[in-house]
Amino acid sequence: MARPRAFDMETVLNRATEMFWTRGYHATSMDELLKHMKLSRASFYTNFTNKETLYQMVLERYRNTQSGVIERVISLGLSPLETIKRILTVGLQADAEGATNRGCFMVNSTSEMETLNEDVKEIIRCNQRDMEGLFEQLIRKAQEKGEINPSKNAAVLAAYIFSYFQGVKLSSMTHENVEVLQATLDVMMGALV
Amino acid sequence: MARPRAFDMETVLNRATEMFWTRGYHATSMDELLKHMKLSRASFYTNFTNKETLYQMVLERYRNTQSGVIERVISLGLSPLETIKRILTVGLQADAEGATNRGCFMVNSTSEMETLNEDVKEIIRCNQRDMEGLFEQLIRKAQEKGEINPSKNAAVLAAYIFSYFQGVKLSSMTHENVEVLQATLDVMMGALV
DNA sequence: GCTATTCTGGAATAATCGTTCCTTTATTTT
DNA sequence: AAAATAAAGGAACGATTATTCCAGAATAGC
Repeated sequence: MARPRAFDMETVLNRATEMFWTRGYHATSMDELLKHMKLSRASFYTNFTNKETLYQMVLERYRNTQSGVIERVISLGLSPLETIKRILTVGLQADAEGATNRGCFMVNSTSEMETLNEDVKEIIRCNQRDMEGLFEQLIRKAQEKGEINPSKNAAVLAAYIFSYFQGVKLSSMTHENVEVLQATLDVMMGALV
Repeated sequence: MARPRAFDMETVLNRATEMFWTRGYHATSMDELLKHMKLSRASFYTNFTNKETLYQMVLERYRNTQSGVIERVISLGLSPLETIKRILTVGLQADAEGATNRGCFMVNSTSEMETLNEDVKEIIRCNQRDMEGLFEQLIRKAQEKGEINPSKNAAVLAAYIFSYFQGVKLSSMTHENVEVLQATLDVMMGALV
């Protein structure tokens, strides 16, 4: 009936992600975006509405990818405490590979949050709630199993883990020595037991 | 001889800081900036060269303020470990007061780093080096005093503290419960001993 | 072949960007 | 009063912003 879409949606969304990830929303112009996505202006607007919608779409997609990675770690059937550590380990590796020093897309979005629309803010808040909720749940299980002292406040520990997690991801942008950063993970875990 | 400057430099720089702090560099337009600084276009350009230079000036100034606060904490003569804790405590309080949810100016700048000029990047890298250096020094002293296990790697602990520090400051942007965040500080300190 | 859809490429829009410049008024010191 | 500087306000700059629109070529199924 009609000419099919020539570009691969996944490829194009990945390229858009790279762009927003490294340069943020406001510093990314449509010209740069189109050039990097290898898309004509017309194709872009018919397929993605506008810049704002694309950003939202791409951030949500990043979040889903991360969730998938976490789900897979959980399915490994490790102990609660080991699961926490593994999540952080792969989370750190994921952002390290690929382009250098771009940090974490979600972290960068958070610091740009005030200037983004309400839908994007909701994605970010939702991510924070979910991550802390997951950590809290894992901590409770670990406490039942005796891996973590049951007298400790699970919600506080969860907030602690999440804060640290965001922090290392930010540090990875400036830090030259990656081994040191990975070593901090063990230090962090030491505070849990 | 001549008409003296009417605006107060400190006041105006504080207003500029607020602006860049909450909205970042790229999302802050000159119109908004001038309106918020309560300065005419002409006065602005004769006094501050341009937007880029002002940002640089204001970030450097923020850093100096922070350094001053730290110096004052150090001069209290607390033990090395207590000094570390106090630095983090006041650092957390400093960003909490004033406008809400704006996080930390330096942290926000870091995530926007890739799109800023080399001079600004240098300020950020310098801040990281200095902060980690300070923490490392305090840790070594604490190890000599027996407050911290001497077998632990001081550089790794320093990177750990700094990562956590950046992380909580970021968390403060999304987190509704401030008490929980402050409680994470004790958890973090637990990993040092 | 016909129709429908998507492609590329570029023109054109209106708005906004940072910056420069000019004019007028105000306030200081000599 | 004269000289010097700074203020405010606004016009104007060219560049760039996001977005819309149009023309023509390409490719699918009927």
